[in-house]
Amino acid sequence: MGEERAELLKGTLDMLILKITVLGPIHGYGIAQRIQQISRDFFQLQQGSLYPALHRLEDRGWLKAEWKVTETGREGKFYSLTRIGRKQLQSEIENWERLTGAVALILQTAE
Amino acid sequence: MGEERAELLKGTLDMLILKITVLGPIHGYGIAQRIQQISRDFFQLQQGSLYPALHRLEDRGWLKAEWKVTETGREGKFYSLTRIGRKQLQSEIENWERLTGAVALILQTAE
DNA sequence: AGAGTATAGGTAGACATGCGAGGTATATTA
DNA sequence: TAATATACCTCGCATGTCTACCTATACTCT
Repeated sequence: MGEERAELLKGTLDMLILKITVLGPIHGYGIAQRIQQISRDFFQLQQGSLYPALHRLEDRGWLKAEWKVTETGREGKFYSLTRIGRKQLQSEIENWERLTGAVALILQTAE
Repeated sequence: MGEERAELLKGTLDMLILKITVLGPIHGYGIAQRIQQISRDFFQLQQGSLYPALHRLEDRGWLKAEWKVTETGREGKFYSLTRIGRKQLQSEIENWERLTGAVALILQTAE
């Protein structure tokens, strides 16, 4: 049994997904794989987190979806970043950086 | 209207509170002030977040509470870190660092 | 032919947590 | 005496992730 649990911080998933789609249209399953690979298996994105998140991002107009055939010959829903999705991503990254900076200030206080 | 919103990431509040209590016993209201000061006003901790979190941390045995009189002459509930609270804090900090590291890997991917 | 695995999509319900809005009370200051 | 800061609290909501479950297709192995 793995004693490691890779729960992600609530609020970061959208940013990660949007960031992955910057690289070009990609289907949901592929997004999960990419996130896992790039994070060196730290994040193991569950499908119950992934798909609701994708629908949420699509509803908000940050991603648009299109059915295509994958390299493996199956149907896949390919997501690509919209213009406002790109702005949203930039905004989320800025917020993330300010936020981790503020957390760092607190964690750096000497004992 | 302020366009700045200082919502914190869900999951970080416990860590921040525990970290503040490392410096010595402190009451809830003071914790909120410290967090705000140290983060240079970035975090403005709401009381509806603060007090439930303190009760949660006490229930889990990470903090213990004691009523005392504050410097201003009022009754205050002073929280101090327990032994397992200190271990919990270390564990949360490690997790935070691994997590932000993994996020950084994804954000660093070139466009 | 059949079983198992990887790929690809999805939903429903539980759960945790932070927030907004409201409340109480005391001490200090104007 | 009114306002403000200090100090505590609770309730209900919104959000978001997870677990568990479901469907279907393509490929590989037996």
